[in-house]
Amino acid sequence: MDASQAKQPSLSEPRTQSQDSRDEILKAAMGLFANRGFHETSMSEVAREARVSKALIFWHFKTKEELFVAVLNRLLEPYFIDFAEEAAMDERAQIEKLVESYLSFVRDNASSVRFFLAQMLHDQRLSEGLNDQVLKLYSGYRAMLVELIARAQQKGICTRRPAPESAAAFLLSALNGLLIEYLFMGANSVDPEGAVAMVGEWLFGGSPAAPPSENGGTPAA
Amino acid sequence: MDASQAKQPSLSEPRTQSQDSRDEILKAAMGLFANRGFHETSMSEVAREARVSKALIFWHFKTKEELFVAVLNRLLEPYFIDFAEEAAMDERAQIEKLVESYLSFVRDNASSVRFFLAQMLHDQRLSEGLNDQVLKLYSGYRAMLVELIARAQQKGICTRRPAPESAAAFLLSALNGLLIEYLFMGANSVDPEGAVAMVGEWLFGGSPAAPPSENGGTPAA
DNA sequence: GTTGCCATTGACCGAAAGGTTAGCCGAATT
DNA sequence: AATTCGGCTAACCTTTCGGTCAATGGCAAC
Repeated sequence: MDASQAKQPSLSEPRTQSQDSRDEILKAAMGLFANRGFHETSMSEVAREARVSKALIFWHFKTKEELFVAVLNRLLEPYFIDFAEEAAMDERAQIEKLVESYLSFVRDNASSVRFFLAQMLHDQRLSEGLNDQVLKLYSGYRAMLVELIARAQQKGICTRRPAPESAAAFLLSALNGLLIEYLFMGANSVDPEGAVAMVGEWLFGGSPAAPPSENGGTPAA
Repeated sequence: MDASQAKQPSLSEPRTQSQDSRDEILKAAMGLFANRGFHETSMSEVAREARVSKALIFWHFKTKEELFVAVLNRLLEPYFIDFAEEAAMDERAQIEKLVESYLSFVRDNASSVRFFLAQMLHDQRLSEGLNDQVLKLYSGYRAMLVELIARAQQKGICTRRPAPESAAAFLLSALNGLLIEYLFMGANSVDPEGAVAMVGEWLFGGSPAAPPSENGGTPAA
């Protein structure tokens, strides 16, 4: 009944018939909602797509909205970025890896990222839970960045003076900007490697080349 | 009839009764579409809001879609950033001014920016024209940035090595990131001055503080 | 076998959607 | 005075919407 608490068949539960149809419905609704939106998707369509009677949907989910948030939650499940915080790497490499993760994540989940973004922009009421969860993800990511940058600054690896919080915020903004650019312009316009390099160069000195300070800096004048 | 070609009363045209009602309808539709979206706004609502019969709307606009694109175009009209390219300023100041313009533009037009973004993300078909126009604006802005950065690099003011195009692209991404951060977190989380400072420091040396490179361009050491 | 519950359905409902139609009104043209 | 025509409306039409309900098949417990 409770949408936010979809029971997962933890251990060899016999997986009732009902769960099957529920899944079928969720799957169908997911597809339809994701690329047509909430208001443009009718329950009859969902029913047809799931090869189930419309009444059954209302047996599983009290209202259309309830179905929708169930779909949101299910879509959100795989949403986390695994920060393989390999201790072997220095802070710079870790930060670059983090940036890379973000970008490849966006690339891999482009369509649902797009959907979520549109949904959050459009219908704040319907997607409160979504908002919260995305925010949580987001601030987790930000926290990691802040800490990494702080460590880098302490170690003296990092040339940038601003507070780690500010640097992280700006960096995140840049990433989000790349995200929307990607959503609108497609893959060809955004190259992750370039972005990573740019970030590296920004936070630390010139990327593969000379150290940041006095002489090394500017090659071609 | 043609929505993209709304006749403006260029010179003291007597402003017929019909134009008045058309305007009233557009105004009402603008408000409703903007903060409820296309599919969640009904023609009856528009009619009520404009204090006009529903049939009249269909007399002015063949379909709901036509009304919508007319609204889009009208909303888009005031959309341009005036780049007061004051020759007196050096490139750094100009760039910073450009960044500032962008941010204050977003701040001033937050709600319709949000609407446009949601619309473009959600319903690409309905907003093709919108897409084009925004893209035009966008690439104009980018071009200005590219040129300014190029000039700054030639003059040696600018420490950054990457191609002006890359730098501008990254900078624009950062701005877009700030935009979406602003849309989601509200005004308190984004401070334009900080962003401008960060940009300045990124492209040129540390702004009021220690310069990273030699000694040339940057003032206070 | 019957009872009772779970899962499922087709038929149905009122409301509201986008859109149409026939006709009214008032001012200009003849 | 009669005609025309742009602006406008009430009433209507069709379709589809989210949602309900009475009824049913299957299946485990008794």
